Amino acid sequence: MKKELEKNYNPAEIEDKLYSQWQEKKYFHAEVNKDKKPFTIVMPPPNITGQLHMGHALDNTMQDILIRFKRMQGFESLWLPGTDHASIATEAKIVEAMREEGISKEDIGREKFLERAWEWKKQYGGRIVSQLKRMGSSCDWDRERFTMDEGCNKAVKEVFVKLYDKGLIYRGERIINWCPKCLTSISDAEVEFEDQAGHFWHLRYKLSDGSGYINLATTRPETLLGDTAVAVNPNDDRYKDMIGKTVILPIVHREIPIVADDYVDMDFGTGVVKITPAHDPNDFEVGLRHNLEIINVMTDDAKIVEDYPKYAGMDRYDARKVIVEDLEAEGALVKIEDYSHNVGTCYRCHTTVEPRVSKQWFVKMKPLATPAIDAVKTGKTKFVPEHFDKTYFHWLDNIRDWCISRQLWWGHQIPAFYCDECGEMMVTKDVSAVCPKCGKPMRQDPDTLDTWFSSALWPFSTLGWPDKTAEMDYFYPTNTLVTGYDIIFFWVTRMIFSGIEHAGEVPFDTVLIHGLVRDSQGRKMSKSLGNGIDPLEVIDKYGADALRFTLITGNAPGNDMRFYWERVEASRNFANKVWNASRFIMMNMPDGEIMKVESDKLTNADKWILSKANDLVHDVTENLEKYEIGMAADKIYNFIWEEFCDWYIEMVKPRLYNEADTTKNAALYTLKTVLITSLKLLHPYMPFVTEEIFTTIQDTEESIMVSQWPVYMDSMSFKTEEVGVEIIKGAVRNIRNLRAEMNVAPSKKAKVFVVSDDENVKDVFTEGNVFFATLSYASEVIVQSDKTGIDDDAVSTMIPNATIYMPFAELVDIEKEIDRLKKEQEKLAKEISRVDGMLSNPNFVNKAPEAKINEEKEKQAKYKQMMSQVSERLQQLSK
RNA sequence: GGGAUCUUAGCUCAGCUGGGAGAGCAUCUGCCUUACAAGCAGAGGGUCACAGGUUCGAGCCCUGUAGGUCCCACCA
Repeated sequence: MKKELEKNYNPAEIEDKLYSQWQEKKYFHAEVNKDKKPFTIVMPPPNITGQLHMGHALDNTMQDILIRFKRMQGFESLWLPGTDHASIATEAKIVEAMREEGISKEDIGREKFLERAWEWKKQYGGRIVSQLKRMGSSCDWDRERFTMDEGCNKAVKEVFVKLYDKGLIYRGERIINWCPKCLTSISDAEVEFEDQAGHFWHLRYKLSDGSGYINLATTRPETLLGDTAVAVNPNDDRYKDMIGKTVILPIVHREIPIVADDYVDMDFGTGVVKITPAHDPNDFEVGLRHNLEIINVMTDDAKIVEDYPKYAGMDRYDARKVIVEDLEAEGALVKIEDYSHNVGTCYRCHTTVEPRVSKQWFVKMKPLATPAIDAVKTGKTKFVPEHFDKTYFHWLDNIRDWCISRQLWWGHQIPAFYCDECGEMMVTKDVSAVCPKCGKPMRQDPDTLDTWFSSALWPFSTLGWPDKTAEMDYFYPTNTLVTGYDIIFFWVTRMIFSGIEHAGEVPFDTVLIHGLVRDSQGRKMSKSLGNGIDPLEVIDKYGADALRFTLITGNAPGNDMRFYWERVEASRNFANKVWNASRFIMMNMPDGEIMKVESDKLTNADKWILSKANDLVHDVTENLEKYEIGMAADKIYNFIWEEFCDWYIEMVKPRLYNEADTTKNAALYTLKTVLITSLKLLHPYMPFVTEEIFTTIQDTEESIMVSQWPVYMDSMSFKTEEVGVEIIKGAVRNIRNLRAEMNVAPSKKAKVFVVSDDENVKDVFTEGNVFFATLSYASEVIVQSDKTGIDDDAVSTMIPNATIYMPFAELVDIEKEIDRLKKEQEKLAKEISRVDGMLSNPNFVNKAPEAKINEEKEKQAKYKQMMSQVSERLQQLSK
């Protein structure tokens, strides 16, 4: 009993079913297999707090396409999935949930808090994973990892201790970025700058010796509480005499020195800068150079400290207002200007970051950055598109030490221990430590590591490192990393230097960068704008295949794209087209097997489509290997829809409907062969619909996803037949054009005469007679060498080396016919003069490649020949 | 301030190493032709931002200009 397909493709009915079948059969699972070459992708682990958004959808579609392609090509393909603990984001969520219950972190303590966090992870961490599955992602879920699981923790400790021992991790009191809302330090990369409208407060500080005053301007008057100097440029003549003197700090009435420092720009403002080492990175540097006192004036939630009773407990912005008032009262305020400036904000909560001096752990970056730069310079790792390497170089060239400690509980706790007794410190992989000096139990550093510290190890920690595992040996280095340009700094750079440093090799050979999915107006999709489109909604409405196809077509690597429902609809239509073409073929299939057909039994049309499919295999494979995913998709789309459906299937219908046709089996064989090839090429893009058709048409359980990727074969290349069929296609197009122009209904058939004295052309039309007749709505096709039997008032059209006539006596308007031919004549004349010009240009003939010259010569001959046909016809008509 | 990138049909975008401008959507005209109206057949529509240059030949390479987007940067 033949299986059948329903009239319309209904993704919802089959997607879940197919996905669970794939999983049951372990198709996604990869093992160390010395008989095969490995191909490995590690998934950028989504946050456990996350919900699937368009960015994930795009990212995962690209990875799945590559993995499915390579798997079919016979590679042992591992796509290793996992999730990220996302310390700040997760901790914030849990704290928020607790606040609703009326409790704080401190109320329950670290241990209980972590219990809650793990509980939370258990409950919600799987959500994003099940969403990824709906995309059709063929990840090896047996190897799913979590950045805070035991293995990752082991890797983190190993790396920390190793870098500490090498002196590449150190602890120190530095100025760092502090988020007063998240209550933790954050790294430079985690600060987002935004332009904010503010003010410039011009202040007047009196010189202590009463000899005058000095004017300066600031955007942050409240930090004045912590000023420990005023700085001028050493070459500034205006202030030369004041260097070394002191001024009285208004409000605080502290005496602070005037120092000279190159950092000060003479041309900016008054050329005088107030120096607050504790709350400004530049001032901190100046402070170091001049040995200035560091006075912290703010608490960790950015309120003024108790040392200043009048302002104590005030938020930094409230304090600003009051301080400005007080300055004015003291006569120290000169004027206020509007001023917009760059303000650093926390990338998580967008609270203005407070630079702050505090004791933190850092990774020394220079020694790690250098080999990472070299790796890309020497091509061990390459970016696609290439220009992203500039971004990468620029970042690493200017890298500063990486602040890795976070004042959070959810994360990898820093493996450093302190002795409260004698102050001894120790860094160890052990879970506890005893003071080597005084034998007392040591206290572990309460801080945790930056989330990116563990993500940086992802490509090898997930393969079992630091243990020497077979996986590590086989799958590492991985092949392609797919990610958005927005996390090159956070993640890609750090994986590269970590891979080199710890695993001894770059973690991947290619970094494939994609852009953002924006809304239809080009805006970033965001929660606050409410313009985000839920991929799951798209899947529900149109199917995962349609979503996937939409996301990877019409877009070049690294570029942003806009999301349009219309495009999803178009993709869904394409899936339906494939579905229906398959349905058509199945309807016509015999109950028994289709016999393989040798090439001498194939018609020109068969050879034409087989040859085209063969070329497609070559092109698509090449495109995919060059990461031109969208380009390959376009080619598949065009081939299936235009060449296969609109041309070949239509060509073949008369053969299928005629039981007496001796080439019917050849047609069926070709239909099926080309369909299967197309399905395979399309499978990485549209896994579900291709699988459903593939297994149905073959009546098999064997999945297309483990079938063999098609290979280009010389024996399937039929260039002569291709040319022949293209000639007929040209004739068909001309005839359809004519008929449309003349408003002839398709139901009105006409005789078609092909007149040519070229034997090849005549053979082509004779061989293709049957399908040519159908496609050109001919009642009969007569191929002959002269005009015998053709009325003068027939309509005509020219193709190279042949003129085609259709007797439409009652419809023909001779005048119009002449006009049309004259237009054709003009067109040809233009072409001829273009080609003549080219070929008579000695520079062209001398310098252009021979192939190009021959090409033009052929065109010239063709046009001239057609020109003579047109002229001849015109002569006949004007008689 | 530095850098990247974009400017191509009404809209959104492709266009790989330079060799006669493409797609989808939209518009217009015919078609329910027994796989598909989620379809078929046709049509219209572009000084490829602008100005130079290299070249036999430039949407593509070089220089500059204008506009947009993004990233980086310690000017208080």
